[in-house]
Amino acid sequence: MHLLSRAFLARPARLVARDLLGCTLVRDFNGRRLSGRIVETEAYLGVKDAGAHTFGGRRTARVESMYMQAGTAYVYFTYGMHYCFNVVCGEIDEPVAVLIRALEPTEGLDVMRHLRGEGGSMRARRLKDRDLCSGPAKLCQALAIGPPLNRHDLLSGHTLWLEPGEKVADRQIARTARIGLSTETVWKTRPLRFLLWHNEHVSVPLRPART
DNA sequence: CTACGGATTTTCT
DNA sequence: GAAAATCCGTAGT
Repeated sequence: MHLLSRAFLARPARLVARDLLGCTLVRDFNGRRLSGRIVETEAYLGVKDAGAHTFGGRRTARVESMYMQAGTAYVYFTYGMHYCFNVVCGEIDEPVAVLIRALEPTEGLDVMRHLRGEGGSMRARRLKDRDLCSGPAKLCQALAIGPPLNRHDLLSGHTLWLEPGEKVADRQIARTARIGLSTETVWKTRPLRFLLWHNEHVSVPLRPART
């Protein structure tokens, strides 16, 4: 097992968000290895960022993990039913993080299908590979990421961790505004979302320019 | 394929 | 009491 380094993550969120593309997120789930290649991220720039939970230096119990050291997991609950997963970066007490928005699933797809609800009693869902991890809450469901993993150290090498991947060239990366923000400031439109061109596992596909 | 509305409950004001 | 870094099913083109 080769882990990412603390120094890699203890950098500005925008750089980490870009460089996490191509890396692998791995979950040990009851001895099964579930993993995926990171294909979409978003940077959240802390105190100054009106789109971030820590805007204005907000420091509540929920966001406490964002103030911890780089490599800490920040898992939060939203919309009454979903969890999202972030990699804390920057320095201690600097509440910046990268939201992992989509994975290209590579190992344990059968387990992911089960965790995503295929074959449940409600109805026979037939999930395509691209439906498993193509969104921040979907990948949390697929990798069984929930409250117990909030504040987990992603460099500990057990339960949930990050591994380096093949380098991704700049020309393979697209940038857009972040998804789902409600703020009506300049922070809503800044290009802090990073994703791979031509990848079918992203949460919101890139659209051809419209007239 | 796109567009829209409902689900559901923690968190913070 | 209102909002929320979302998802899913349904309806329409």
